[in-house]
Amino acid sequence: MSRKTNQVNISCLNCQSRQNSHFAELNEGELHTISSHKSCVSYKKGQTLFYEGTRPMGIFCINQGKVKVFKMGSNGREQILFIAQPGDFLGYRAMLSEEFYGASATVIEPAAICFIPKSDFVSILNNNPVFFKKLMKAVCHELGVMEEKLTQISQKSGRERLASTILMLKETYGMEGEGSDVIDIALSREDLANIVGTATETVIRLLSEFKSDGMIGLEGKRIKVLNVNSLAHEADFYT
Amino acid sequence: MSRKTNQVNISCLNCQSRQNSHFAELNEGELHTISSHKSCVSYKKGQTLFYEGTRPMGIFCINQGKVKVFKMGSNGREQILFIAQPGDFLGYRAMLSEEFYGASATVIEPAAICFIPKSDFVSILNNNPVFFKKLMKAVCHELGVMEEKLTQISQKSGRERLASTILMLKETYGMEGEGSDVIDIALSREDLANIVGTATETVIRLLSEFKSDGMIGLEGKRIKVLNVNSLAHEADFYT
DNA sequence: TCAATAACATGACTTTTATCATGTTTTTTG
DNA sequence: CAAAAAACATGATAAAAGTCATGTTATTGA
Repeated sequence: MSRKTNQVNISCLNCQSRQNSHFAELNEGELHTISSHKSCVSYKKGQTLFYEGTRPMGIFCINQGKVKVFKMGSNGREQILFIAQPGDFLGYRAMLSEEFYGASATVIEPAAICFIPKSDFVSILNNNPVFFKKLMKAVCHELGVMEEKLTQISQKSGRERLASTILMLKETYGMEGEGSDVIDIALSREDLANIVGTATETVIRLLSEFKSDGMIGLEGKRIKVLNVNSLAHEADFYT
Repeated sequence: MSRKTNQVNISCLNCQSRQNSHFAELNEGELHTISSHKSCVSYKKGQTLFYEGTRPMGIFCINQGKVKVFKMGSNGREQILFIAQPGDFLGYRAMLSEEFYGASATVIEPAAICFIPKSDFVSILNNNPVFFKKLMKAVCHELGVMEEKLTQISQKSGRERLASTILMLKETYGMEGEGSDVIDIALSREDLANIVGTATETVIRLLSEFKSDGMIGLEGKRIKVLNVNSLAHEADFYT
């Protein structure tokens, strides 16, 4: 871990990503307090923000880039729980439940990420009930999403899950411009497999099938969605 | 649904299950408010408290009995998310995220369950920050548990998951008395399969194997744990 | 730049798990 | 209590998915 991390200067007050963040609720004074206590760092692909099993000291707020949050299984394979984007908080779940991190977080696209010390974050929570409620609402929603994922991974085939993952990625990262539905995230086949919950080879094979069926196009790591309807059909049923 | 539901009279103030509940935090006044507004009903096995996709009107607090919380998959199979016991709250997750229920809840052992209207529950949340924080902590913990389950179901074999489920059930429902480690919950093979996330026949076969390997004993629906160590070994590795 | 490494791809094979069929036992209920 | 229904059990088979092997294509870094 001898890579250099570069300090960058980002103010919460004019942060582009704040609109998509839970911090959208805060007033100027609160934003100023956070801004003056946080530290912001730029990360390269592959750098890790925190490791499963360690103690949270604060929260990470993503300004730029993408981060995978994953648990390591005993077989050495990662299960990716979600991909965090600009505006997302990371690590607050473990902090609030006063537990060690239950997952690790690693940058998958070059990122700028701010770290807010626990004490500052907690004091805002204590003094701003509206913010606290919004966060509670978000955690409850997240729990519902996770329950849905659990059910899907338990009951659907790999084929169905890949189709539904591609549609989900399109919803989140799809660029509608110029008539092309290219998904704007460079996931390795392995990472994609670790989202879907299957072996890398299986995902590669399924992608080839989807391509030859005309449902998707493949341009390196970028996936282009060509037929939403048939993908949706694959995602729902399969026989 | 023409079964009769029977009103029963349970006061929060001398509720046996309150010690295991989030309501352990509340003061006498708050308990009295809840007590006077709630309604308590006894349920038979098979009765449903709420259905996935409907709107939550309050929370359920279990006084007696056991309830399975599950999502129905498109194949008609249930995925059981957890089994609620006396002291557990049900339905507060969807209420706080202001969404429809993401799962259904059905009684699996005769139960007495209180219903607290949304407005009363919310007003306590608003007036008691300590209670709110405890609940937040609990939801965050739940989210961590769900992420762990997701990883297990994605990465472990059915055999490993069944072994680990049996150990978990023993932790939660095990009676240590009289030298016998009988698990005190009457789960059908189907329900067990829907916890583990596998076909019913597969669970039946695996149970037979575990039995002939001397790891468990089977007395009807009751499972007796005979060898914790080898079960733990099955749960961790497998080859 | 080019060698080394990692990622991608595909075939062959094995293991795991689901599904279907059928019979037995247990539980429910009229 | 006895018939009906549900749950349990086991075998045979098929489908899904993992693993291993090997070759190709991209990427990375000295």
